[in-house]
Amino acid sequence: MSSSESVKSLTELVQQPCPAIETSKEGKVQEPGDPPASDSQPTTPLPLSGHSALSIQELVAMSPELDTYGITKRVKEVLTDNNLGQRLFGETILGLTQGSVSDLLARPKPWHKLSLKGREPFVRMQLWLNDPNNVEKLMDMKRMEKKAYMKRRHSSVSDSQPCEPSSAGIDYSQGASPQPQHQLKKPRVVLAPEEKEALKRAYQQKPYPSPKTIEELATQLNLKTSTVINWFHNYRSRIRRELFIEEIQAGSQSQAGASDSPSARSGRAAHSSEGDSCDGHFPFGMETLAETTDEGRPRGPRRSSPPGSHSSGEPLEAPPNSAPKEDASTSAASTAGPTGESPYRPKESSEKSPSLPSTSSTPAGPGPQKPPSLQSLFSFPEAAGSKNTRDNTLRKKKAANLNNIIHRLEKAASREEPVEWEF
DNA sequence: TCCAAGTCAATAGC
DNA sequence: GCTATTGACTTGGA
Repeated sequence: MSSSESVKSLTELVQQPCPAIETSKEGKVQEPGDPPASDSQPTTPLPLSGHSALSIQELVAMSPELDTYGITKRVKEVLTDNNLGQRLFGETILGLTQGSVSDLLARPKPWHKLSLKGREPFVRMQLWLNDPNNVEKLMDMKRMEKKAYMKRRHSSVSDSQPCEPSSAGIDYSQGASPQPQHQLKKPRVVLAPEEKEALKRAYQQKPYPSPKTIEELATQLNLKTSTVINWFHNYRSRIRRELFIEEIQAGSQSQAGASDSPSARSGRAAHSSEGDSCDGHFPFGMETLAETTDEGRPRGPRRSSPPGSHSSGEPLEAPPNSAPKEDASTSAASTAGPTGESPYRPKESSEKSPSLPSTSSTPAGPGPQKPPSLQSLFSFPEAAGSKNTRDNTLRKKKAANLNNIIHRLEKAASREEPVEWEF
């Protein structure tokens, strides 16, 4: 439902059947001969060519709530079905690098948690999906790219600059941009497993270590402090995303029974609620987790945490089953005690997203009626994927807390008043 | 100044 | 050759 509506409205906004590639003058799609002028700046791609960067931004701003999970799912399907790579898709359609695309597709953040900038790729994806011809075009580009590549390889001097759109990804490696070479690139730091372990352990104890702690860690591990700082930033942010996914999946699982396929597939009705609902609410789950730094400095809601939030309330306890993937084990071990400190801060909560889950064409509808999916979203089914009892207990607690929050949110939403997030 | 979000880009792994 | 991972960087808000 909402999906199609979103699509529709977006399309209408754009007023072009295929804004994505089609109109692109600057687009690389065009003539094979055209130097893909635009590639130099990946960030300003092109898809919506007819529109300036501003336009896309406006589009994003006006865009209805989109089901990011569903969109990425469909994009993944289309890409795999047509054997299209992330690089090509990313560089030509989204203006992002392969790594970013991979990340985006694998761990889409809920709409409500995205900033305008973060929503942009999803709007682009949605627009791209709107027109099936776009796939064909991308495939054409792929062919052309391949051709150009062969040409370069086999012809002594390639007469023309290959038009490949992704030239960005290729050209520079070809020495197209000679000068950057001169400055030695910093070798990439690769943390050893033990170092990571140590950092994770430190994280378990203090997700927000003080400068002093960071210093100590850096010394002990023989790393630069900036590396340690970066590591904490990255880890926090990645764990957060990991949780989004987990919640979304938990939601779709518990929902699976009801709807044919939890996935996004065509219908967004179902999942849109997954993603959406989750989005809107999830963040609030962390609200009670106030933190303190080493110094005891309140890590409080720095941003938009609800003013009156009772940060003191007993914390949600468990550090969100922290640790993405492999960490599970690690954290499991150390988790036992970690206590209190969670990487999450209330901040997330209201996060300039007054746009509650309610907003827009949310599937279940903003309104009064509670979308069942909402409730079930956090109701971690007993058996479902439960790894162990403790995990379950933890989940149950979280679910209870989240559901409680959701309940309040829904109540607030149904009042249709500007909501004051007070939790 | 600190942090989150978003991204790049090197690299590991298939 | 492609995707996933991840350290580093940029931007912007508070």
